[in-house]
Amino acid sequence: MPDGRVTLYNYLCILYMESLEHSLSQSVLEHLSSVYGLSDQKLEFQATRKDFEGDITLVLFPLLKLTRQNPMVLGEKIGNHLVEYSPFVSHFNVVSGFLNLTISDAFYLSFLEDFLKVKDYGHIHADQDAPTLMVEFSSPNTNKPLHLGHIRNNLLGDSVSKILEANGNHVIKTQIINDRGIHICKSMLAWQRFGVGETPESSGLKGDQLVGKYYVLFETKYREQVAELVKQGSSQEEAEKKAPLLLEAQQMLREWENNNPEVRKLWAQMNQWVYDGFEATYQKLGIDFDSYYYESETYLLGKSIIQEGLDKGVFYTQDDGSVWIDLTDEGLDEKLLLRSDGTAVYMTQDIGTATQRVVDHPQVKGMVYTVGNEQDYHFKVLFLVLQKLGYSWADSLFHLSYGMVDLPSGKMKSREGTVVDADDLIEQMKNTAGIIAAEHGKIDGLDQDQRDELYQKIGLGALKYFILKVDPKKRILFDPEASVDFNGNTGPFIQYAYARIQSLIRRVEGELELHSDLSLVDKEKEILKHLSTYPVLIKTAGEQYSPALVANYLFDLVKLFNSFYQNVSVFGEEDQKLQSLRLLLCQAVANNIEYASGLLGMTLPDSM
RNA sequence: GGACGCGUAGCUCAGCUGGAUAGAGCAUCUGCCUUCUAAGCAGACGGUCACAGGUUCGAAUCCUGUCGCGUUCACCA
Repeated sequence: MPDGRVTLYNYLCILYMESLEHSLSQSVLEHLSSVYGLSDQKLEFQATRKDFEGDITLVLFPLLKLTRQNPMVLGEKIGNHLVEYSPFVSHFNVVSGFLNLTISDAFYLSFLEDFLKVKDYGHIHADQDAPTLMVEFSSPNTNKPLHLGHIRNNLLGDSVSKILEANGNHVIKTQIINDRGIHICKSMLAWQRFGVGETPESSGLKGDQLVGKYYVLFETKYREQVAELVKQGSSQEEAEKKAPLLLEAQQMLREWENNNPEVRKLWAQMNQWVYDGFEATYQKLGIDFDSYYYESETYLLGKSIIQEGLDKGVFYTQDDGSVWIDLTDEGLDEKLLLRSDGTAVYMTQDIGTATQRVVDHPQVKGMVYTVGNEQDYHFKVLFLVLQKLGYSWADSLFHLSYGMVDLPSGKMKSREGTVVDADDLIEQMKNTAGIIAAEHGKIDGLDQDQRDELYQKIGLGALKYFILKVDPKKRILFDPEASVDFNGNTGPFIQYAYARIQSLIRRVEGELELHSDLSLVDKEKEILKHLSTYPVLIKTAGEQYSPALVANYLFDLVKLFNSFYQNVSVFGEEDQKLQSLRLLLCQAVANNIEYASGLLGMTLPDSM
């Protein structure tokens, strides 16, 4: 069956597949089998190119050898058969090896009727027996605020969660918070040393920003100490190792591990500040989580699983007592799972966390990890290990790997201060939205609160769309100076189209009725064809974990709509039937923009 | 060096389970606000799909090799 084709150019194969009760395919196959004795032949349908007449095209080339016919004859035969037996094929033509079929207007109209009737058309509602998936994303460190890289991570994870839900899964959104380790101690130490008494309340800073400030301060002071030591004759390397501040931070980490109550208390306090700060950022992004895992609670997990693996003979022990897995058969290396002193490594912890999650949520059938592509290798190993341990859910693990977000100046480096802060960026997008709206004079009659709300929607819409429209695995070049465009292939472009439709619909009085005897113009057909591909879009986006597909679909839809809208007067039409049709079409487009935008986490203003 | 990913218009990106003349947005240029919101529409300009082979009726798409960019190969996380 044709499947997975979601571009504008391939919508029709889906149209026929999803909606025609006796599909063209079947009809063609009947013909082929009765005349040529072929069965189970795979048929290749595609959307008809604009330059040719027709809606959907059957590619004849693959059938030529099998039927020993020339394309012209075969095309004529199949075409005639379809016109005779399929109620939706009105006529056809054959050009070289392509059979172009024209679908009747009645089919499109009945599709429109269906589309309007169903809420979230194309989405599958998860029933009780539906599978449950966990999606992990965000997963920040607790020593500094979220930055642009986290934004990509969060938006991807959130959107993929929504796409998986639309595919009929239950989704549990979760994260693993890196709340322990030397980096946390650095912030704690700097605060203790240089800022005791300062709190988010007293400083007016968000908690994460406050803690981040001390992390940076630590680095600054530490650099100073290193420089001083070098001046006194130490080598750079030596100095970096024995700078007093670093030694103190390491000491603090040991005390943390030994459960020193004071250190633990400070740690809990500062982490809480950070969590409050993160929460505010998530809220602004419109993102939330269903569960949280903390490294401080999971980093000891996994050791018992290692023993289990040893018993099963999946792992092996070296002379020094360290535990390994041999993945050379899979084309990878040997990988350490437990240190010789018996302590856990990163991998051990991830194995533990994964199994713990299934213990906590026994219904989980699979997991998605939203983590940057620098960890591709790590996850390849992790998944193999879990599979070799024989867990039933281990075959449904997916690493949602994404490329870095680069700045024009290169990589983001926190030490060099070239990080784009998430809160700043959101604020900046909002301001830009305000400036542009003011330029267009579209803020008259709105009070301050309404303006803020509108700018928030537009600014965030621009940001989300900008990030999500790019294939996750590709790197993104982000220029904060040029900011994000609001014209063309952007979030505001989508939002604007939606707002215009809402404005149209506000003028409608009474019920609209769809008449089945109307004939459609090309633009209307184009739009309906596009809408008809939505169910397969959802399916494919789910299979590929790709919000980018949804974004591109949306953009194509809005372009089609604008072209229609600009060239047809909805209310200027005398004919009531035609007017109703056009308004209903607008309504359908608006509905679909809502569904698809929802999958990207983009909210839509009713006017802008 | 091994592994993985990427390379399509000046820029940012679609298209990739092989199909007709490779598509958008931005930028540049030409038109369109006296009927529904011009954050819009219509059009022009712009290509050796990194390069070279191979597979076949047909390759941006699949295979092999080369080049360029990136990531990764710790008893770090």
